[in-house]
Amino acid sequence: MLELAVLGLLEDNDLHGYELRKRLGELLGQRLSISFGSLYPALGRLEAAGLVKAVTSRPATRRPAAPMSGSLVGELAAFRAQRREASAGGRGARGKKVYGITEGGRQRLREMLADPDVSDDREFLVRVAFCHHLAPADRLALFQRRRDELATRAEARKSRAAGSGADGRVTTYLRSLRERDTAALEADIAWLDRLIAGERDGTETSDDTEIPTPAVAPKRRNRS
Amino acid sequence: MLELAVLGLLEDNDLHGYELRKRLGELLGQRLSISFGSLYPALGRLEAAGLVKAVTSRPATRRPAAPMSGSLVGELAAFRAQRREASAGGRGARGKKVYGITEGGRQRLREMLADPDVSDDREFLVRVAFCHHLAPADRLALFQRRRDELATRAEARKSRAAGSGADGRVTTYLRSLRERDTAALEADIAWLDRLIAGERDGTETSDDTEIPTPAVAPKRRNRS
DNA sequence: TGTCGATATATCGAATCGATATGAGTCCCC
DNA sequence: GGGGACTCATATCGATTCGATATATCGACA
Repeated sequence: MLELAVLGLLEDNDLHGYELRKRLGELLGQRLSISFGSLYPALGRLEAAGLVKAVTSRPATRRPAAPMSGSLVGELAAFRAQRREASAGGRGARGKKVYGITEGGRQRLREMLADPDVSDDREFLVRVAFCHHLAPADRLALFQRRRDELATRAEARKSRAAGSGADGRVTTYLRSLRERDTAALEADIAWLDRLIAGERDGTETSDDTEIPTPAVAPKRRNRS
Repeated sequence: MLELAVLGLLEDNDLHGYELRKRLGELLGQRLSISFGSLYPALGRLEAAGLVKAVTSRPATRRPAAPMSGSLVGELAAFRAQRREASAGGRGARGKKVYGITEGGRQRLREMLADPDVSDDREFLVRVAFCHHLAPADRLALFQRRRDELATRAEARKSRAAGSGADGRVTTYLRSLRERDTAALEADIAWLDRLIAGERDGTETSDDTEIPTPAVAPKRRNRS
């Protein structure tokens, strides 16, 4: 899960751990956010596997080129940072360690995105976040598989509710919990339906012509 | 988390692991269900701590007293099970190992329920499931703390969305993910509001007279 | 008879969590 | 110009949880 997320984020930008966590938190909401205790070891694993490497380049954060906003202090800090960077392996300002994706990492990312079975709950969300790398048909398939799975669960839920005539012993709170879960499930199904509808709209014609993930579109800039 | 859940479930019934998992899955939905790889070690810990112990008694499953529904096979199986039970420590039919809560376990349960800070997401749901053991005032406080926390998150979310004027770089999918999360958050807040309203209705008068968890109310039966 | 699917327990290695330590940079006020 | 509070940033530790897997029993059905 984490590896997919990290690779997906690094595909766009070189980033350091702290920033990775922030972005990930934004992707899938604070409730599902990951901890540093997972992230740093994961980065270590990825680096060891050669899917990612520490780069010295400037991290893609705010104001990459704002030459002088006053104070010499900042400049001095930058100088010190540079000196530090020279000595300690691949570290930028404020001790940052910026990672970039390698060619192997890109390949792995494509593999993971292509894999059809999504076990984890979080993983699905991460895949949605990066599904623009997928061919339209694959994307649609991803959404539909998920939708079916959730629908199955909702069905099972309903029949179970019907069958539990015996037991009794349901507090108001138990009932409330069940209602909440059902509502969440239905909301998610509706969400997927919207995504699926969006896919159909976007594709219109040009059906199943098997475009194998065109990687990077020409990408026009904002202004020349 | 798990320990709270297990103790809470055993407070009502003696149960074996498999059944515990099923009930827990029902409480907080399949998506948040726990795995056996967590459950059995947890049971072991609880047993080692003396909060729970393996009992030989009949598990509270379906048909506790349906003497003969045909087939001698069941009877034979029961006989064999009994023989097995005699030899292998505290095991019932089908290799089941039924657990019951101890006095220490009950005490610990009360402690855990009383603890005001809920870190985990799942934990909150578990606490709602067993909050009928709480004094009305504590219950209300629990709900309200949670509501406030979620409201804070929603707030943070909103302001972050406003502040990200720079960046750009939001795919349709990113936006969709954000919307989904926001909706889920709001749905949860609404749910809590309903719970809180329910509390207020239930209490009406008899405000803050500090009833310290009356344990078991007289509990009228359906029909004499 | 055998074999399939549900019930049931258990264990292993790996991933993840939550707490905590450490330290550099920034801000602000005295 | 120094000091305290706060954010940014990385890292590690022990404990929990996960997911996969192994094993065995039971009931049903052909």
